[in-house]
Amino acid sequence: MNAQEMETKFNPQAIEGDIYKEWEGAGAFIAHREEGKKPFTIVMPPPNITGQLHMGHAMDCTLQDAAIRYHRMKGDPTLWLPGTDHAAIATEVKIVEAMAKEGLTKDSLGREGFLKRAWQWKEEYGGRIVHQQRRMGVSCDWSRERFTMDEGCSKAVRETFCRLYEKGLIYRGNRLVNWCPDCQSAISDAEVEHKEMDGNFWHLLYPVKETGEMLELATTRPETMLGDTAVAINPKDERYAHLHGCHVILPLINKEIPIVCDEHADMEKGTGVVKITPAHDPNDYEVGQRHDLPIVRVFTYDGYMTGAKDKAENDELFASGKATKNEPIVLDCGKYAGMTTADARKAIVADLEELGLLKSIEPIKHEVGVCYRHSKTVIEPMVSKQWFVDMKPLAKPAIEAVTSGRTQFVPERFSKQYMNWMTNIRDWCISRQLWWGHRIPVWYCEDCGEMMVLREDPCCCSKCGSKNIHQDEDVLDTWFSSALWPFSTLGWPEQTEDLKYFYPTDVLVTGYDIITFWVSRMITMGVEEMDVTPFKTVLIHGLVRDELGRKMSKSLGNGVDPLEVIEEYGADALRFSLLMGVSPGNDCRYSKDKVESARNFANKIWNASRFVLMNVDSREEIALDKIELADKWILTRFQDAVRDISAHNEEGDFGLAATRIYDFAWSEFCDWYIELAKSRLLGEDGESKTAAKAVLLYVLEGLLKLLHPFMPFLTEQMYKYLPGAEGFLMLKPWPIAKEEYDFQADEAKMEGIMEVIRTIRNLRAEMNVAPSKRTRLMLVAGEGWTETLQGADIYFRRLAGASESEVIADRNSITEKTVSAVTATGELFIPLGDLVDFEKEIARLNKEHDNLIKEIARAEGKLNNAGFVSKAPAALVQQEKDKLAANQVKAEALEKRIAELKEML
RNA sequence: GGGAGCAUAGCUCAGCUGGGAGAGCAUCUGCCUUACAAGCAGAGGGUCACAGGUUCGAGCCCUGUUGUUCCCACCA
Repeated sequence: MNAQEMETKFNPQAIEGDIYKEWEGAGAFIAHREEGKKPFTIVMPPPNITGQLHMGHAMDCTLQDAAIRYHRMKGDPTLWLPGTDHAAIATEVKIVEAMAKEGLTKDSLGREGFLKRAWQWKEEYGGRIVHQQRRMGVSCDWSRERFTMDEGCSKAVRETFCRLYEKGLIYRGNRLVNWCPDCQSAISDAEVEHKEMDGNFWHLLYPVKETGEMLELATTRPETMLGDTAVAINPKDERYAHLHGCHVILPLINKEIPIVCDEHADMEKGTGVVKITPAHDPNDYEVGQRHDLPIVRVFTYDGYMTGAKDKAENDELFASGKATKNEPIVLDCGKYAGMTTADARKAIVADLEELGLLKSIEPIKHEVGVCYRHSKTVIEPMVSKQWFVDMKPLAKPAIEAVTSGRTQFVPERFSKQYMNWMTNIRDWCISRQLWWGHRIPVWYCEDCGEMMVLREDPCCCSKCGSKNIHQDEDVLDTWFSSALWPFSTLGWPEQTEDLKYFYPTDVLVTGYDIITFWVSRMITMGVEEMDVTPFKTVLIHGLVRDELGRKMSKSLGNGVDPLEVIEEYGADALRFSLLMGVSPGNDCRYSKDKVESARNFANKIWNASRFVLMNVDSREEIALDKIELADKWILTRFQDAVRDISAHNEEGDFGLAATRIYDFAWSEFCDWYIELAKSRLLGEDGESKTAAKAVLLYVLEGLLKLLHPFMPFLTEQMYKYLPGAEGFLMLKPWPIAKEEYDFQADEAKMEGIMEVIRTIRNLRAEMNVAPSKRTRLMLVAGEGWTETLQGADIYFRRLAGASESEVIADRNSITEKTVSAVTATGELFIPLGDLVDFEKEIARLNKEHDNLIKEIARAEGKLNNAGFVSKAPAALVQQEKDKLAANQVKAEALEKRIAELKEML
């Protein structure tokens, strides 16, 4: 590519698509097992097929791709395994919504028809996600792409279910679960969110049968009262000691229920009396179990009050003998039957008031459980028959995996969230009353009642041989299959080569919002099934918020589509904006400003490369005996950058790594080295020119490598243009810091020259010297600086507006009117003739002098402090001494100069 | 009720195991200096929330306070 033909602006749209195709076409993303070498593995958190990628995904895959590309360049056999998640409830809800627009319902389609549609949905949306990921530039191994409901993953799910069942860790039973009336399904504890809502305490009066007194109690859910099967008091509560063994008459339905003594009744709260509704409250359920109370259900599963029909069905169940332990009894709610629970609440409260049994209403704010999918749907606790995983025995080794450090959270603080969840773990309700998902592998015989938990579909009952069998209607919680993801995707339960080689994985990159949902369950299942924790590091990132710091959400309409950003600014800019300056685990805000700034950086790299290409047309080795001060400086700075960036990458701190490379590339390479090199490239000295060219190419190429994990497209494209480039940059070895390129003494000399240049620019700006006006420069070298300053003449001319520079031995030889300054290298003088106003100059130098005096005082104070001198590290003390000495020299020079100027007045 | 995070320049945020406060954007000044105006050179701007403590030395460690965000928890 001829650099002259390159556009002056980087146009990502022109290259990104092609480059991705080239990479993929060449199989550059495919992982290869290399025996004897330690692999680096990441399994991608599978995005839900519910829709499209959002900014959170963009960040998630950018971080993973950065890690993957870094390790691939380091030479590790690198696997990044992609895939998507069927997302049972979430997807089913979406499909049902879409169907509703066509006037279709689940029932009208039937189970098979519905599933057919769901698979079509999967094809469409799964494909869309994969397309978006490609646009982001993800370098994952598409040949190993998986889906949570593909054959292999389904097999793993079934195997796990059966194993856990056989170990007695999965059971079925009537338990109190969180019921979402909108999903029409049970959901797990993890899926319940708590929201503060306005509510009331309704203070009710229940008459005591034996004494006729009124017992006052409070409830936030009066509509559950029809299902009350007791009233509880604390056994130690003396106020109610006389009521032990008595009963109350449940108002409205005039039912006699016992007063029970239970610790659950808190004497401090309210009146110390609490109504007990075992079917619809977790605590009450427990109390009910302790006192063997009947469980009376008064809500239907779709959110209405139960009626005669519900009761009849329930009665039939009991009559047929199929009712199992803790099967709730259904009440016919009479006049309330068929009302929504909300309407029933109003009606019941009104009726109680009429009877004089509503003592008072006390408004309160309280936390109410809502479904995390339907954020406004209030969860109704219900007793129903579900499948559960007994988590306690499983949690123990999973906790140990983290306490032992075999799995580490980064940042560490997130392990607390994990431990908190795991140490208070409760049984996991895994059955869902849905159609889209892994069907529970359990069959029931209609004839003999046998229950079969099987790896293969049965033809008939294993006990009586009857063909009259049916499979459990429910499917599994979507997180059940997600929990197996790190090994099901590698082929488990088969002992595949991939599984043996790539498991356990190295890093899991995910947001802190799914530590309980997902991370905890993967560790649990990984330890249970594989005996080895599924990943060594859990790298946690935060949420991407909008410009105002709000969560991006559908309802707010503040979501930003990554694809649109890519269209406008390019994938590299989006990626970089999601990395730079973001610290691990912290939320960040998306902003157009940041993307623009990243786009500008990409453009900077494009142009820096263009500059190098315009001047360098062949690849030459750097000749260590021919390079100059500026070369040594940038080489040293580059080695430093390599060390820092590699270290940050190792720690997963890509925010710091990105910032570091931004600063190196822009401030050091572009602003200084390229500018320094120009004078040599345009000059006559052939040797100097050759050295500069070799160094330019070397540093640029190194820079492209360091930047590649963050801006893969741009860097790959620029690499192609470099003379002598072969193959893909993405497969080139990661730079290694070379000791022979460390020139610390020369680095300090160069910094001295840079200080002089900055000082001159500063002076000229302050004195309003027209940029086009060239001025002479006279330098009085400090000790040891003469040669360095003499050699810097071309730099002063090029970068400091000097017409010529001269290192003079005797400052008294200066006869013109000059402005001056003191630097670490000595004193400098610029003759500015009539521009110089001695009084202003004196004032300026005095200000400078004052600052120095302050500095000197500070250093002296420190050095006079016995504690500092004796306890601080020796190097630091020496550093202070050096600074003090240097400042004293500067101050003296300034004093002398000020005195001179005063004389000239 | 338990736990965690955050509080640093006008805005958004960095700041590694304690050793003289940084970036981007914004503002001001001057420049099309032939890689880049998506740029260059310069400037201004901070009691690092508050109060104590540890230390020779604290943005960083400890205690408390205030504000804010989040997670967990059965408050009738």
